[in-house]
Amino acid sequence: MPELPEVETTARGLRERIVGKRIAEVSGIDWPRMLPNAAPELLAAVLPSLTVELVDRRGKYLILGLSDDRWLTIHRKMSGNLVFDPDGASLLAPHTHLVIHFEDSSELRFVDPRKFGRVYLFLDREELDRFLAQRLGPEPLADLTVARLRSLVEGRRGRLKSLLLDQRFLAGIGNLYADEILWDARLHPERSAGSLTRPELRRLADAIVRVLTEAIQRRGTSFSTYLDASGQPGENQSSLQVYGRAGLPCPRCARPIERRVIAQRGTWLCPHCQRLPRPAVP
DNA sequence: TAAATCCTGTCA
DNA sequence: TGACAGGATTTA
Repeated sequence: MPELPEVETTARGLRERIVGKRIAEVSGIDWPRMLPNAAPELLAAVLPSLTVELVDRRGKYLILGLSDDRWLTIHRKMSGNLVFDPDGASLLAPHTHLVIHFEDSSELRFVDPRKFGRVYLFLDREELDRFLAQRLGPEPLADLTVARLRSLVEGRRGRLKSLLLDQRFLAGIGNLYADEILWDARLHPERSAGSLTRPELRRLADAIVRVLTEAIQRRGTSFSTYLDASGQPGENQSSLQVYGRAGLPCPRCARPIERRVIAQRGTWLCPHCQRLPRPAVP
């Protein structure tokens, strides 16, 4: 569920709340599959007494940098939320699978109904970097120029929608923002990536940066379940142009938005604004 | 390139 | 009751 803007919003919220805090203990681990690279006992043994030194984001991964070069990395997948409780006094939400207790009795809780979310422990920075480098392409909000985008697209086959969803192409874009970006760029999701002209690449680069930046400014999209670190929903849902809006008028041309399945994902588009070019006749 | 898989909740 | 969900990996 959370994509780059939601993870970024959470990282910012957590940064101001937990940096400098010392971990007292961890509890509530009731779903060991959540921890693909560390046994629950290892987490419980390693984390206490460590201090949170930084909170960061890479793609859709949230990164907690701890003292002693320990790293905790969380991917929320479809339904995970990280909730900070300033005094650890509120009731545990249903589907809480991990609680990190700080020494001042505040808590960071991982709540994830669908249990797709994953928490990784890395024992040094190199291990973390190797893990991320294996899975993620560049950050879309770090100097995405047309030239850069063209070199990324070069040699990639496949359709724009699946390319945008590929985390090794660009890190952090998911189904909702892929549709918003393609609408903004006036590009059809089934357009083959290699066929983009220079002006089209320009539009795509601009759309990627604009859509993600504005979504961050609105603190993310709460389409159904996303909440930020303080339990607040985002505000971007009222700014969606196509996602989830089948039958409603396209904000650009007023013709109805369509829903289709493309790349095995629900896909919303304006078939008028986002036309496929006519195939060349040989 | 597509389908199956991991899960639970919600909505039509 | 069944379809669907903001993800990503594994398998065919």
